Amino acid sequence: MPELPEVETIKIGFQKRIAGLKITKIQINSTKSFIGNPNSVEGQKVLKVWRRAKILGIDFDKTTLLFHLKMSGQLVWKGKSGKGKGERFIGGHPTPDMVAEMPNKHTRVIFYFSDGSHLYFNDQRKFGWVKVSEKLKVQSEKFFENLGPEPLEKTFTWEVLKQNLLKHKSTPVKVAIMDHTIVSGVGNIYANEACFDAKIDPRKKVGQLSDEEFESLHRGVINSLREGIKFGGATRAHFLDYAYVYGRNKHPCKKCKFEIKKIQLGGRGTYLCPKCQS
DNA sequence: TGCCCCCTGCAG
DNA sequence: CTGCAGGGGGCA
Repeated sequence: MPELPEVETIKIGFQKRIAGLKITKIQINSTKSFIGNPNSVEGQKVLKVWRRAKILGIDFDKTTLLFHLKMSGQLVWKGKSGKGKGERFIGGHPTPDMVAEMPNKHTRVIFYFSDGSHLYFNDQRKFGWVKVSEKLKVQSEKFFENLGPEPLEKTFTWEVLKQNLLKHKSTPVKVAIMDHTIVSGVGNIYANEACFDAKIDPRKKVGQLSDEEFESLHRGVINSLREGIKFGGATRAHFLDYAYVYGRNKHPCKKCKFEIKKIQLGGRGTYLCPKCQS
């Protein structure tokens, strides 16, 4: 997925494009991808678009649509008439789908809007989902339980990060940063980038960090997420031009020219500059 | 804390 | 063919 910056980019894009529009019909191509009753959303007007961690929410009068894009989910909105006429707004995974016709074989759900625009939920691997929830019960959805602080909000201070991290002293720093009970919304790309920004070896155990390192890690998380949002999310084709370490195995470090190394950590591909992050 | 799994497709 | 992919739930 689409991590926090990608979902945030979608949220911002949707706020101005679909707010106020009415959903006339929902077409479900893959039942696995859609949870709940589409009838309770059809005919309803979009009131608000929001994000929590990596989940996107679209509020209606009494119901909310929740989206989790997981690994390969993608949202494509195509304007037809009215605002954003003929425009195409894409957020999510950068597959060849982005330039493909809509719908295509990965289109799992289609939302039709009252102005003739369409929203396509594409998901190659079918890990993602759309869920209809009662607006009043959204907060008690299980995936919102135990979520750590939103990294771009004021509640996320370095002291809070330190406190949460220290519950997992023997965990490698990068693995801990991806733990949503510690800080929410940081996935594999930005965890790698955050460690690089903080000049911390991703393998270093949380219990070994100094206060100075907790602070730089805190800054690193925020910096890398902000950069991602500024960039419009990692959805953009030239993402590798932006990343310092992610996906750059054997490439020269952008800061010191040393060769970027790829290792496995917590089962995930992990990239580091052995020189900058030692 | 560390696997395995969900699923599909692509690179090597 | 094998391994890997930006997520994360469930299981020991």
